[in-house]
Amino acid sequence: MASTLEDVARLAGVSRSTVSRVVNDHPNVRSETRDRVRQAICNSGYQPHAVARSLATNRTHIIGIVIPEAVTTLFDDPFFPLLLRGATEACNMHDYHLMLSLFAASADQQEMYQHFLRNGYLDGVLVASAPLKDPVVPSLLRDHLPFISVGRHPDEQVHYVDVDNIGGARMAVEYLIRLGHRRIATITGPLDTMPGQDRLEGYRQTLEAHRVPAKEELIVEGDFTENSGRVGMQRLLSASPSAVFAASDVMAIGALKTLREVGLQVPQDVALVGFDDVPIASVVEPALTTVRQPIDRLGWMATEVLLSVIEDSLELEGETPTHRIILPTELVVRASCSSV
Amino acid sequence: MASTLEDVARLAGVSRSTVSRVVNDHPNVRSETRDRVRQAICNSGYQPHAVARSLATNRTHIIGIVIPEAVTTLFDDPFFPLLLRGATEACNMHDYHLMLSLFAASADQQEMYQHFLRNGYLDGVLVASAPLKDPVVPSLLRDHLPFISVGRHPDEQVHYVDVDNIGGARMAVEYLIRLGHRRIATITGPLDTMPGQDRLEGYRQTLEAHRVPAKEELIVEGDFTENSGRVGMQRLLSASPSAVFAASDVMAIGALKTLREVGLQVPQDVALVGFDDVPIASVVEPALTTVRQPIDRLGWMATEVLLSVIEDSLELEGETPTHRIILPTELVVRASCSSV
DNA sequence: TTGTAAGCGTTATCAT
DNA sequence: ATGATAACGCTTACAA
Repeated sequence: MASTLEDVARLAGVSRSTVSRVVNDHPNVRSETRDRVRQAICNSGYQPHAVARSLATNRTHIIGIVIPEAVTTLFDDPFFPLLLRGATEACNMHDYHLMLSLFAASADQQEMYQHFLRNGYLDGVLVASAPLKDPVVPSLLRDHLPFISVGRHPDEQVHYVDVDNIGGARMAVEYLIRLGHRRIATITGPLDTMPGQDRLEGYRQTLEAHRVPAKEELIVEGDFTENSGRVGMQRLLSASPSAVFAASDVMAIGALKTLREVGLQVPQDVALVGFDDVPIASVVEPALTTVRQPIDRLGWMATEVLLSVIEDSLELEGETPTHRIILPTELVVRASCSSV
Repeated sequence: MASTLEDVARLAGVSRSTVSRVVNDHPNVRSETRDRVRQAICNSGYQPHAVARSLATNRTHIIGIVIPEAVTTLFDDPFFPLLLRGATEACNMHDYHLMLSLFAASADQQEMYQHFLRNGYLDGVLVASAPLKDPVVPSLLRDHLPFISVGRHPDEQVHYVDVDNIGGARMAVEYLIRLGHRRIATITGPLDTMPGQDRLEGYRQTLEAHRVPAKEELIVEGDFTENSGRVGMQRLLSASPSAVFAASDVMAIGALKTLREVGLQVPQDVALVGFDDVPIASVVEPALTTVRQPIDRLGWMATEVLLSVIEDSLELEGETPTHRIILPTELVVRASCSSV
């Protein structure tokens, strides 16, 4: 059915090496021959067989992207599609393909990882928002499979790209302080994740910079869900903050509902800032002031870096420096904060 | 580095055929030998080389999923992640991998298609929400690559899985009629897409079934975007409908904003029904009555059918019947409709 | 500049 | 039950 190098060679009256050279744009082939071969390729509708090529070159031009199911579950959040969009864009540019893997946090997760990561198809892997303790990173290091983490990672050897969570949180709290707030509370993300930690860190840094003592009763831990925003706000009530920085929009909306229930007005009684800038943020009443992150650029950048790491891993065996890239975030001012 | 069949064979003192048999669970191998080989496999940490295997078997266990960029752009809509979630779940169950492709509607789109579809890596393809006129379907038919369409397709030979758009629209309009409405308008989806057509068809069928004449001034075409909902509603205003069926939640929200601007109350002055049940639908004021579709099941089902089509394409060369599956939709009643 | 031939790591057919 | 051996379609020294 499908024609092979051999067929084309016969058609053009040359050897298959020559055809291979033409296909791969090798310089050393007479232009007359080249034309003849090109013609034959056209006539036969030849398409190189990627699998065979991979076997010979030991390169597939496929990268994997693994995303823990948990992230996918936040369907209010376009994080996932935006990330993929950026990643595919970069892949298209470099003639790479993207293999997708979502994992349910189940017992056989570990086995799945292995199955996916060492399936022999992958030139490299993009690991998105893995929890800090996730076994996938050590596993990849052990296998010497080129990979990059989307999200900061403490390990010295791990390449990563991330958005500036600390800076974003800083901007948010900074903004509240500029509005005159001093009793600023925060509902944090899960503190076993990097974004959770970083957004809290930004909060702390800003208070410190302005010599506002960080009171522990103004800090409650959430887990990025709406419900954790609700209960977080409930627990915060007794500390009567004048402003709340929620580490995610979804939690901010939870907090908003709690505030409404107890008859407090946003922004008049309590100012509210979120993080992420999900679509709902602009729809909710009042529209939410929040921190926007360039997710698609994150996916794009991560892929670009991964591909360069893959190239490097072929060229020089020596250790290349670890790539660590932080993309800027942006404060989006809407209606959920007023000055004190 | 990585060990091969050959290595294992040497370790176990057998030929590589035997090792291959053990790996593939062939029956004809003495259990003693089998154990010895198993041991050797363990010791060497052998992992079969998927690419080599594919070359030999002409099967990759990879399926592609192509999604036009347009769909991805609707980031308010978790269609895309939900579909992928269903698809990956099915893939995981059957030891298949999923290769992703998003396309910008650009000039080189056609070329990209080819690059992705005939790259030789794919055992089959899942085509999601391609526009009716999209060249990808004819292209796949020509190449004899097994594929399934997510979304109804008129071609006799095309396997598809879809949600019941007609039935969903019927339920919505039926509900409005039961509430006593007679002047029911609709803002349709783009009429060059199947969901656009089908949701309009459901609207028409229901009116007819209840002998309510379908007035053309009560029908305006939208394109699923919020803005088209806004302007659609504006044009509808002069026809003063008592109820509006918008073919998507996002358009319904656009319509809602228009109604608010002209001082009409939902549901008191105008009842409003959407379609999709996106997250925003339950957040908006008033919460939107809408039609829910089982997107993740859609992705799951489509994958299951595709895999069976792939199997069939190997077994019998004869034409198998075309698979056509419609998954039920569900009316979600919230606060945006009241009786007339 | 072009051709020959040896891999790449499997599977599968055929003897034994 | 096991072992040679020929594919699978391509790349890539090495020869010519």
